[in-house]
Amino acid sequence: MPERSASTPQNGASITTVALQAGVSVATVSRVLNGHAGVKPATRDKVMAAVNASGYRINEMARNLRTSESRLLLAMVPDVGNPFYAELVRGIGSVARQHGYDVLLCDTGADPGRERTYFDLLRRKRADGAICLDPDTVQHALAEESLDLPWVACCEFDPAVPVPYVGIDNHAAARDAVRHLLATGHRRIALINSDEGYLYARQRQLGYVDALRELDIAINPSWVLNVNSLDYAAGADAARALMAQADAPSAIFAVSDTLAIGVIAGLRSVGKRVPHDIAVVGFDDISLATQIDPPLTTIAQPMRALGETAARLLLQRLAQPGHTVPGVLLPHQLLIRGSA
Amino acid sequence: MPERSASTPQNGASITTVALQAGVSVATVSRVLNGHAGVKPATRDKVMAAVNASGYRINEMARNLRTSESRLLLAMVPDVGNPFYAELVRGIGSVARQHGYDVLLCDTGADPGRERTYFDLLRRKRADGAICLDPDTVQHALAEESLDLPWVACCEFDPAVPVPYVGIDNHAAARDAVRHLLATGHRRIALINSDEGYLYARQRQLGYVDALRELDIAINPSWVLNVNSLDYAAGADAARALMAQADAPSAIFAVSDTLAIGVIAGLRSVGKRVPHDIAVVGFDDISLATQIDPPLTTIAQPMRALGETAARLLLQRLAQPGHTVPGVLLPHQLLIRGSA
DNA sequence: CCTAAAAATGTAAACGATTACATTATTGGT
DNA sequence: ACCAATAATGTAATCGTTTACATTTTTAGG
Repeated sequence: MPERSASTPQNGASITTVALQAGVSVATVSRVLNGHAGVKPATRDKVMAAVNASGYRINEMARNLRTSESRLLLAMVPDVGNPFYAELVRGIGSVARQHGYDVLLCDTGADPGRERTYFDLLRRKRADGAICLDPDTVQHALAEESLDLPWVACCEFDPAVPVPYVGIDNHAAARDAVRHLLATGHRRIALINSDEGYLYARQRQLGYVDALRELDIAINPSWVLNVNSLDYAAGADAARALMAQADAPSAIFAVSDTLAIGVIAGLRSVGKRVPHDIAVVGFDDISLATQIDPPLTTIAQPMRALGETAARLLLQRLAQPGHTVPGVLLPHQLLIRGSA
Repeated sequence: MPERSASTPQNGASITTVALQAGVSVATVSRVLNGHAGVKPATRDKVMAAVNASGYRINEMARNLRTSESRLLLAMVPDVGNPFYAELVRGIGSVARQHGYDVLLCDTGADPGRERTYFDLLRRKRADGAICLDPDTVQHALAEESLDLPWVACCEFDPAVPVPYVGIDNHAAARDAVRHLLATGHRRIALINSDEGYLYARQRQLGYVDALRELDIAINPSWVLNVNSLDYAAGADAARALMAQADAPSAIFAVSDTLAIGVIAGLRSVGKRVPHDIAVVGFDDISLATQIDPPLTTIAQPMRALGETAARLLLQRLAQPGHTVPGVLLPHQLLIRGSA
């Protein structure tokens, strides 16, 4: 039977309590707590003793108000459930924490309306800055008054909008994916893309088109599908729709691994084997990609680094409000595995 | 060329600004903003007009200090990358948001040390309460002074510790899984469990043991593996280790779908087919479970509801600090699909 | 009209830290 | 021993709200 410690250092202790107990002023306590120079060692010890004795913990609300920074970073992601975004969030969190920030996670569910709401968290000083992985914000960035708010775009960005960003060259990446399919002899290549609201979707579509153009292959519009979700089911449905056509493709490029995995499942459900009957290429290289059957050929994004960089850009922007922070492109890589 | 709106309602506006502009006192502004009764409609309108004109947004830091609540909930999860936890987080977030709270996400990486640190966020008033999905906290709960901190346990809990919890009956759930394997004729059943540091792991192990005991089947210790990570690779490695034994099992029960999916990949890598050569049962029913080949037989946990309930319990505890909040068990369900 | 009660608004003290600036101790050079 | 310079500490304003309490205005009954 664990008994409550007799000397329970109970809460309710404020900096004043500590100051009293240590026989110094609150200013001195504050100085000790923040590691300021110019405090006599003896005094410092007295203060620390009082701190320990009272079980005092700083009240960050008070500190935040006074210093007018929340030390919170807002991460707006369309869907935490997606492994790709999950990994980004980890990258963001790791850098944030290293710099004494915590992360406020907001799942926008790709709901255009909700993003606006979340942006208000900045205006209300709930967070110091935001990292936005969502399309709508970027889209309406110009129209909105949100341009002078401290945020950065991650993965979904428009170089024309004067907002710091980090991402990859989506056009080139998609082109590389399709080129690989072409190189392996495919000519009937379908594209399963996410909603055209996403800039990256439009860029990847361009990459797809350009790769085909290079070989003078005509685009078949019925092989270009846009789905409004990146989950497995969406991929499976799209694959079935594709195969239901009289003139079905021989390869499918899906703009996300989750979609691609759904595609493989969908193909299986209609009796098609990958890569024997149909080749599949994904995008992202989530950890799952190597675990499925067949292992997924995909375009790897440096997910962790994307998140980390986004956080760093934001912190940089916060530290130097005036300076313009550059846009950053990280490299992608085609990983050839079993599915194509 | 989008020009900056001429009437940019710039920041720097405080409640005093608004009060001045509306010709009322700050108290009145505050009352209007918080929707208190007893403000003359005409006054309310004046205030709202001033608010709109000035582009004023409340400063939540100040409000938080004054009301001494941060309106932040801490979610401590071992790994956001795991779809199971990701779904829980969504459940938590949705209920939190409904009640005007935001969620501070902390990925503990199952690092025992880090959890302690995160608990300090409560003491420093950074968050009002915490939802803990991690083992170590629960373990040391009694030893620590954290017992009177406002937190609840989710999925990983000890009924003996006087802390509100929500979870499932892990013992029964594991037993159900193994019983299914037994019912389909298997007698050589392996268990791939997570680290024994997790209470749920010990409970599920008990379920496994009891199910075998019911049929007087002896436990083969070399068929019980504990892995220290729930990711795919851990499952694959464990499966290979199992099959490398001279006396290999005919069925594998893995305590998480991610493990189970890794198991299937691992088996494939050594030339074993599921379910033909080996049956596999997972745990959780993540959305991926239906997408892989073969679809995964698993124990479904109501993930979303678990997260939602956890948040509700916590809010309840915050609202009524005195009252004891009950522990809640949610139902699980065996879903028989292709893998076993 | 007057007045008491009710309704609306205002005043000012918190909340708990940080930090200019003012004050007091300490040091070392003569 | 004294003084100036320097180091250490203290005082009090401040951040932007909320809210108890005081004050003023309005209402309605006579």
